[in-house]
Amino acid sequence: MSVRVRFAPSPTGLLHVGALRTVLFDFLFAKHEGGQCIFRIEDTDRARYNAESEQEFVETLRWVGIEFDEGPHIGGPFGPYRQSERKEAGIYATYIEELEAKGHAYKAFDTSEELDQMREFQQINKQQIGYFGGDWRDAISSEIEAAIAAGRTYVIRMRIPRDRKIIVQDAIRGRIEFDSNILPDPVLIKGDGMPTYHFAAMVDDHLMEITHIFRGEEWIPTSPIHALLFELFGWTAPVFVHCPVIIGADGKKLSKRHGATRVLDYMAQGYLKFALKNFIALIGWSPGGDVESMTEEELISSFTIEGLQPSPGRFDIEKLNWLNGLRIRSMTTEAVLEEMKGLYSEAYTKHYWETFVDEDRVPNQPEKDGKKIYSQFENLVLFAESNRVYALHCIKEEQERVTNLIDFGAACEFFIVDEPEMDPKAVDKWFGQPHVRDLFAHLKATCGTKQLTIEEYREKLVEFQTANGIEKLGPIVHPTRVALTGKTSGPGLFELMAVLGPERITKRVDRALTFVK
RNA sequence: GCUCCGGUCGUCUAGCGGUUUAGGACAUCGCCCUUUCACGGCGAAGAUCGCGGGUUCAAAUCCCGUCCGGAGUACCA
Repeated sequence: MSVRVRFAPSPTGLLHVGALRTVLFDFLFAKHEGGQCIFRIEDTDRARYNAESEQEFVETLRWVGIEFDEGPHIGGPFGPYRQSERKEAGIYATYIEELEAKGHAYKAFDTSEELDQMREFQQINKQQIGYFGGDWRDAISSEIEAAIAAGRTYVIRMRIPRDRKIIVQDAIRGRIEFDSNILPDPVLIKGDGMPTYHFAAMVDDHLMEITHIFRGEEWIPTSPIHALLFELFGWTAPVFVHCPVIIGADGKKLSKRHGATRVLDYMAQGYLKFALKNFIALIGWSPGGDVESMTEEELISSFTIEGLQPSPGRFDIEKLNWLNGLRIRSMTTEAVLEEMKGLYSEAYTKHYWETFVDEDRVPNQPEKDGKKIYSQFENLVLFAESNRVYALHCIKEEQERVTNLIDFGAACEFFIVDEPEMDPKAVDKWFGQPHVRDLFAHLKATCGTKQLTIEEYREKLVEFQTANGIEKLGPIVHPTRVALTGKTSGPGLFELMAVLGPERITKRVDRALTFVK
């Protein structure tokens, strides 16, 4: 039988990195096994339902490049793929009836006040907390009929068999054993007629012929309910794969405090989807050897459940940065430009940066200005529209020293702007030397007339150096760099001069002269 | 409280009873490259494998206990 996995989020909010990791595993596993990946919406909770959420999922998954074989947005032979729609179609009703008829489920008419009281009583008396039968598990039919006749609302609970072991086979951890006596009778159908996760997800997984359930480890405690459901229905259970959680750098559950948790935020920050996926896959999974930087194909071909780790993993942004930089450096400059254009075309990028607040700024570093970062990036992309060849040269020079797509904006700014910002410290440090005026004159005369090669630019500067008896090239190179770029760091001087060309060099040297005291 | 899960360098991990003086990667530090910042190369430091017992000729690897961390304990998923 072919492998079928599903990603079944509840549309209550944004798509976070933890959920991305789960889909990624679904996706990689399905691809590796040549199976199908199904997308299903678990919208059985009316109170927490968020209409925009499904769109967020679809959009994020589209960006990240995870495609499904079936789902609400593309259809498929096992539809509908939204549980609310499946409920309307009467799918759950027939199965709950079957369970009731077999005696594995029963109606319970307790009010929420009664349940609260019950828990309070249990707590005070140090009893096992939970619904283990109450008044209804063993109620006689006349009582039930009377309650129905009285119009009382009810839930349908599962009648957990007592005094036995329930075994759950977890693909990562192996056999997990539970005592059925500590399992309260879970609600299967709520008072509003909606199924709970326990019921809907398992019925759907069976109906959709799901073979492996990848989900977070927070589901382990309720997994005996799920395993039991399959048993009581007489269905063969899928393999449960409980993935460890992703935690923040401080060891706590990943939350907004740790910076971005929303996947789209990483896109907006200029991370490449391939690097993100590579990185995310490595949290809780390992191919077994020493390889870390992998292409998508390598990820797919080496993905196995055996490589999954049982312990929680931390989200280490430094490693993501490394992977991202590595990926950027490995791409052709044309491909980098394409990625930047793609990022620019995403509406969320602008929104992210314009509302950006630098919450965890690095000490001794200026606060990050989101609007400025975005406008520098935008300028570059727009500039590239009309000056593609020149822009490509600029990007190529910065490709070695940038970690994010968005960083190209600030890094390349001096290339494309007429009057780059002059770093006052740099000016102070290098423009005070006695030879700078002569140097700038020499620069204009030798480098400002026609396009030279990288080596020729070097020769011109060396020429000045020997003529003036200066020992090292540094005192020549540094002022020139500041004059041309306004900064003390950046690409190789001669390479950068070759990109700028004579006209820009002349203009910039002229302007630099106004800074010389 | 109860139940379940987890525990190898700061971090991600390799390891599946002997080839282990526990390997790799990120981060850190140093050196080299070099006109700067990076990149790249080389190297250093960093884990008595949570702790304590046991099994065994031999344990990070198997068993038991213990501690710590986490999750669940909803008509949420």
